[in-house]
Amino acid sequence: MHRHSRQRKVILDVLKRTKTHPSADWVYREVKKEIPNISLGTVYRNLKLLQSIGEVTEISCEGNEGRFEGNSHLHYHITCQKCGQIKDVDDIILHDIEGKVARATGFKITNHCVGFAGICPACLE
Amino acid sequence: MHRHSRQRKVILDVLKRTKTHPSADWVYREVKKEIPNISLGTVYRNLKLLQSIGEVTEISCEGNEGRFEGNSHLHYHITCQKCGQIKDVDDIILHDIEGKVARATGFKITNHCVGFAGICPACLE
DNA sequence: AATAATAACAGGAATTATTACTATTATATT
DNA sequence: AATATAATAGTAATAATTCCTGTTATTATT
Ligand SMILES: [Mn+2]
Ligand SMILES: [Mn+2]
Ligand SMILES: [Zn+2]
Ligand SMILES: [Zn+2]
Repeated sequence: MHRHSRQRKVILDVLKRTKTHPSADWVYREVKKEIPNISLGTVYRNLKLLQSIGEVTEISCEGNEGRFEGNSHLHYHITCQKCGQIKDVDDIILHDIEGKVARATGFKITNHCVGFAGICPACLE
Repeated sequence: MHRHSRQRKVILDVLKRTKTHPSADWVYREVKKEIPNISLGTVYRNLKLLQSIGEVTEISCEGNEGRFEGNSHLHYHITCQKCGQIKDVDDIILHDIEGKVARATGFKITNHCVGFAGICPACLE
């Protein structure tokens, strides 16, 4: 069973309170302010565990591997190829696409992801 | 300007003739059968160059980073979480989604990707 | 409250994928 | 043929992630 550790709690808190989509290392440095001797392995271990219980999501589109967020509701992402920021795209959800692809491929589909790449308004100036 | 090298040609040939979505290392081992002393760095360098001229695409959804294909027409992918195979999903293309997201976000969008994960028919047995 | 079992930890080593470096070779141009 | 330099092989370096091991902290049980 899962025990509660201070490390796990702070890692999740850090993720819940940021609106960005940080890397494991950013989380590590952030948690370090509160728990100076936390180890990077602990961050990775907990990010994985928190994912397995649905508290944390890892983004997986458009070269954004290794970016995490404490937000498990389905949504997509867009990345600025100039400044690197990753923003949520909340406006659009493709509700029916998994069923469509299931019928077309014969796969049992468990999830899907959609990612966009481009230039953000600020970088367009 | 680009010169023609045997290495580059064979790397592209290998990618064009496979229907899988191989890793750089698989390409390396495959090319090695024809050019035994090719170096892995050459494979990476050429994969990147071939991408830049649109001859090669790197997949970027659902944890499939680092998989390549010699096929640049827009299509999506589905990965079997059990056996790891990556298949093309040719049936569906979201033509209008980039415009929709551009309007919603203010980004200038250059491309998008869609990935599915699930269990393939064979692994469902 | 004390004891016992073990999940979780810190710190460091190991692994893997990718990129960078450098002296040499091959290609295109004159 | 001579020249300029893109591209290469081979190796070293970097970065992200996982693994390992001895120690600590949490929970359940007494
Ligand atoms: Mn998000
Ligand atoms: Mn494909
Ligand atoms: Zn930007
Ligand atoms: Zn399968």
